[in-house]
Amino acid sequence: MPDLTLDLRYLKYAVQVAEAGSFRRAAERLSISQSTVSRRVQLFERQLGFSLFKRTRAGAGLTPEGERFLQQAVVGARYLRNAATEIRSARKLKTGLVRFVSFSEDDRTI
Amino acid sequence: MPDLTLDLRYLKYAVQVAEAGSFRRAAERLSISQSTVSRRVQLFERQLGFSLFKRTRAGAGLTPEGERFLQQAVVGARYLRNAATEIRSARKLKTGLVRFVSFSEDDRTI
DNA sequence: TAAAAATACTCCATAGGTATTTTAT
DNA sequence: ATAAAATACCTATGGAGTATTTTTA
Repeated sequence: MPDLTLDLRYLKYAVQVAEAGSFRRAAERLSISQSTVSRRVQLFERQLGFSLFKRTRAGAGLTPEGERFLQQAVVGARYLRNAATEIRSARKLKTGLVRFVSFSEDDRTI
Repeated sequence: MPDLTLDLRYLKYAVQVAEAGSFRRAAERLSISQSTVSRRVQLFERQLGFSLFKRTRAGAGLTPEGERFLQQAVVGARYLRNAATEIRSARKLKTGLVRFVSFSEDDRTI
């Protein structure tokens, strides 16, 4: 089992590529260079052991595996982020208020 | 809301400190230097906005908030890792085999 | 052949190590 | 007084940018 110390920045880049449908447009959205997105996603794919995107003239589209992976990974990432924000809010509120957090499986917001 | 692009390496270090009960011993387990663990966990805490550990003469123990955070975060991290390994196994098997993955909430294995 | 992705090269940020100082009983 | 954590300092790794080349329909 490879010691996948998965970098969430890469996941974020990949999600943007998926949404934008292109590396170039994802770079714009993220306000970073196209080359960076390209390299980071490549390394990410290499680390994962499978391709997330198929590159075409028009841009980039998710492979079926990429589709499945991102869907699940995003849920994990969000869970992770909620772990932190939940505690931060709890400290600030310092009340017994219960916070309900819900999200659907195919919302890709991290 | 700070753009918490949470580094899973830091989480891994924090988990080791929690289990080892000391920064020094966590460093040993991880085969990295004590100073690195110390700095990374400090930065992690600063990024999170709350302390994970209380430092004592004998080592380090989780704060109540640290305890809650790690428990949840680890679940998210594992979910994330499963997303990848699941697809890798699926490719290798290339059969209709269903893989059941289960884990309890307080197992801290990442 | 034209828009997109990939690479070469460079620079800079930050992760990590060793040595030392500070802290907490 | 002493074992542990924190810091100062330096080095190494790898993330990011610009310019250019390579791909793909």
